Amino acid sequence: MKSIEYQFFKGLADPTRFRMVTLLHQGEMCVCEIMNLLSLPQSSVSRHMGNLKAAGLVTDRRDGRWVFYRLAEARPLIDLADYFNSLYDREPFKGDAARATESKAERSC
Amino acid sequence: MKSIEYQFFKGLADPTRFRMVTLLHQGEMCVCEIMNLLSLPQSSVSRHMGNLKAAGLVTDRRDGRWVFYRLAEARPLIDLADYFNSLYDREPFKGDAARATESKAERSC
DNA sequence: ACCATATATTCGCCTATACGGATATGAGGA
DNA sequence: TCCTCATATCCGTATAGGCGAATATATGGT
Repeated sequence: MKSIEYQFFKGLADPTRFRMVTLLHQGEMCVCEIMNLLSLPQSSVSRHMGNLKAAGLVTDRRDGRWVFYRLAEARPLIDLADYFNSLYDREPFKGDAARATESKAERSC
Repeated sequence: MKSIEYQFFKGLADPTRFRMVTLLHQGEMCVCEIMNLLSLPQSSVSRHMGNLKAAGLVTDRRDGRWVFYRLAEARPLIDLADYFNSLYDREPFKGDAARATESKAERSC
């Protein structure tokens, strides 16, 4: 739960990456497999997998010349409500929540 | 579960919208409240709320001159694994999965 | 009808980011 | 070492999308 950030959502906010993540539910795959399966140039696959790795959505493992990607073990998103509640102890969400509580008292609308 | 698309993630893939969604966990708010709480121009708030509505993340309700936004009731994301599994009966995920199964048989890497 | 208030939409500008070809890096085999 | 294959990174280009000011729309009050 601790590790998700908004970067997590950003990772899934691209149709190609979204498709890749869905594909990886079948198990780990190397870049060349993904290339062939999705008919994409190698640079695109490598770049997107880098993004997904940075977003914490996948991990990689090198085996000889191949790099295999798989979905990250710790699947962080189980309950969005819990997740958003967990944000309230850090900024800017903490301050936002405090001001919202104040403003509710004297709301004009 | 049926209604989420990748648009859902896109809605959360912007820091300002992410902050707004977090804020709305405190209950429904009108545009002017959000403006004041987050110190954002009115056009930004309205535009982002429109995006969130299109993404299925919030619903709106007009009351006189005010429009109140709240988080969508049906919070679709409970288990990402279930979610992604549910994608396999439509394209392009269906075809991707089929080809992946084939290719696993004769994988060269 | 007119005005004030709340929200939505339009506009030009600007930054982020996706794209695919080309090149660089890294690993194994001869 | 040299070659090949797999992957990562760089580059210029194109597009998506965020921004805030200005304008348009909608609602209620006088």
